Amino acid sequence: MKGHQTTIIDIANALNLSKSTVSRALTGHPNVKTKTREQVLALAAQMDYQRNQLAISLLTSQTKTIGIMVPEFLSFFFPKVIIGAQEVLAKAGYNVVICHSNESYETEMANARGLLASRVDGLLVSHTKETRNFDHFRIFERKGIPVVFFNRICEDMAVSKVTVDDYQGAFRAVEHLIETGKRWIAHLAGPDSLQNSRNRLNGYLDALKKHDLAVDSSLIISYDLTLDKANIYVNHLLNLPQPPDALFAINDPTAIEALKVIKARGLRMPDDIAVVGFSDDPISALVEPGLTTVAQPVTEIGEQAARLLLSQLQNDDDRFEPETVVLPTYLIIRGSSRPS
Amino acid sequence: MKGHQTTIIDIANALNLSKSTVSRALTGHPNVKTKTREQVLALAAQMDYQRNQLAISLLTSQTKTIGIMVPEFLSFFFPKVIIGAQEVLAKAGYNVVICHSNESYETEMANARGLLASRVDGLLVSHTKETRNFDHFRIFERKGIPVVFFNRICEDMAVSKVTVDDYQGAFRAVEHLIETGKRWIAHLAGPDSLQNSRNRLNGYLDALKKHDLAVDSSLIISYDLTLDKANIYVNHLLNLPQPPDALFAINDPTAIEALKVIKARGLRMPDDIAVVGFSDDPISALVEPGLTTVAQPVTEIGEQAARLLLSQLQNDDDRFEPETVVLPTYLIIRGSSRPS
DNA sequence: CTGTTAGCGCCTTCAA
DNA sequence: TTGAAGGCGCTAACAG
Repeated sequence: MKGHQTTIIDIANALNLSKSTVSRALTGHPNVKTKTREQVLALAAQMDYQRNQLAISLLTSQTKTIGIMVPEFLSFFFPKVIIGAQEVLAKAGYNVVICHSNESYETEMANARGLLASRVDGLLVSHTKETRNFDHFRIFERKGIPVVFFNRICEDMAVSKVTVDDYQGAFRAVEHLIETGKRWIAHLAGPDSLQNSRNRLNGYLDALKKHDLAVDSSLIISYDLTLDKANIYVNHLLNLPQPPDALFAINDPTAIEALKVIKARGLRMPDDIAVVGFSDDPISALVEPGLTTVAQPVTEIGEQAARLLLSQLQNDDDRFEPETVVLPTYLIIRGSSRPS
Repeated sequence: MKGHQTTIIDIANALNLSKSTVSRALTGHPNVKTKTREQVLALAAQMDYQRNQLAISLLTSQTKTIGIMVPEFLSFFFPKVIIGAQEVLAKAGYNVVICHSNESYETEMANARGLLASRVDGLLVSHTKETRNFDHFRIFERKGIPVVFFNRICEDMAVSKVTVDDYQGAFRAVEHLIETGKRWIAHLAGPDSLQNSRNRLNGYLDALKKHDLAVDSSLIISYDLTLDKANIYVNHLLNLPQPPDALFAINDPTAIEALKVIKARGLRMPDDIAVVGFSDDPISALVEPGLTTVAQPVTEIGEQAARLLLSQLQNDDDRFEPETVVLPTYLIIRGSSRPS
């Protein structure tokens, strides 16, 4: 029962027309007799005709679909970015295809290969934490397929990028902790491979420096973002001879893992230890105490990235200038750090 | 700078071969001189050659990609299902394309049209809450493209389906509330268009009946799953002359919204009112009190759906028998209902 | 207004 | 071992 897909030829034969006429009728070309068009349209509907996008794409070498590559989508962040991007792209007549690498460099490369093979018109990318070699994205560049990075960006590629001001967000978060009287602030950092985790680390360091606080390397732990590790490191920090009086975490899941450990130990927040996260995950407002966090305009990241891609898609011949958009962050203070 | 994509003809010309030979060398056909093959392979790599999947698909009329359609992916559920499906599909050599309808029937139809046009080999679907007409999926069926429904299924289509035992899960949840002494149990139900919300409602009703408790229609509210509505309805229930002593919510986000309202009113859980959700969203373990919930094997839903699709994809000629898999659920008791 | 022709990039007979 | 030719489904000239 392998269904034969009806083609314009089937319709043409049935109506004793040439396939060109059928094609014209279907695409709304003006030069077709009204009656002919009606006949074609009627039969097409009746036969479940669907234009084969594959053939059209082969012909026009544009697929009208954009690929979005994300490293994970279990936390709210990437789904929300995608929703923003999808909205803008849909308005411009593009379909969206999402590929999920699960933080695996291998899968990311496979996905890139797949998207290249299926000839997407453009690419929105946030790479995995394992990705250090970007050749699989450079191929797109070389073929003239626009690529826009967001959130996790590749500094070495001359393409458009959308990020938030990670440095400033981190700086503000740590300064806030200092203002509430904290002096021995730990930082659970992300992997060094991610530019945003480096920026957040720098924000942390500079905030300390600005307020003449010593930087103690034993208080800075860089880790791979897997939550069981977070648990171990938080425990490690709390077991230190002089445990930190505050913790700035690379992201909200990490911070929430810290909350769990802290509560399990019967410590009080923020008196014994204050905690700040990054992203304003919806969970942050739900946990107890509420989590202080650096919010970022998530949907807007997707929208901006989509717009940059679109503008690049439009201006074909003109010389293209890569653009970098940096969106602002702002601190949301909740119970985990608000002085009582 | 519109990049010309290198084709086998480019390689053929450069090497003074015919495109057939190049094709054979590239696909690993045995009848090619080793030296020729090496030359072709070397040049292909050097020229960034990528086979055009479009052309191949046009030829073989199979794209080796599966479309997955989900109504939303902000909560953990659908992403996790997708991860499960993707794993199984990837092992079988299929790429995955995700389409997100944002609970919009229009978008769902547009996505279906897109996937049909790009000739996916199969479809995994969970429809929107607005979907009452399934013609856009029937077209796939008629064309011999296998469709498998999961989570939100269409009863009227004779295709494979994967669900969990919603009825039993709901029944067990409500019975648990009764066992802890609750007698006046409200149900915040989902829209009637969703089969699983109907099943959960039935489980609720039958549990009451089994224990000879009256069913009071004022305690049953069916709503559209938008959280601000949940807030309104929970307040409404608590303002009743005789407010409920327990609430069974259609899903965890709803239940958590209820927790917020209940806590804001200074009511105690579970003494004043107990709450049970559905799905075991990771947030459920983090809120205070912890949320009692009906857990379901989320990843397995995706895996099973993928397997059903694959088996259908494999047996081409044979008569196909649609299969329905119902996965078990189990109750996780936490503070929101555990008697103190 | 409609038909004919020529490809888009690739694989697959069929010949040589 | 290689080349030539045909065709997947469609659109876009170019003729009538």
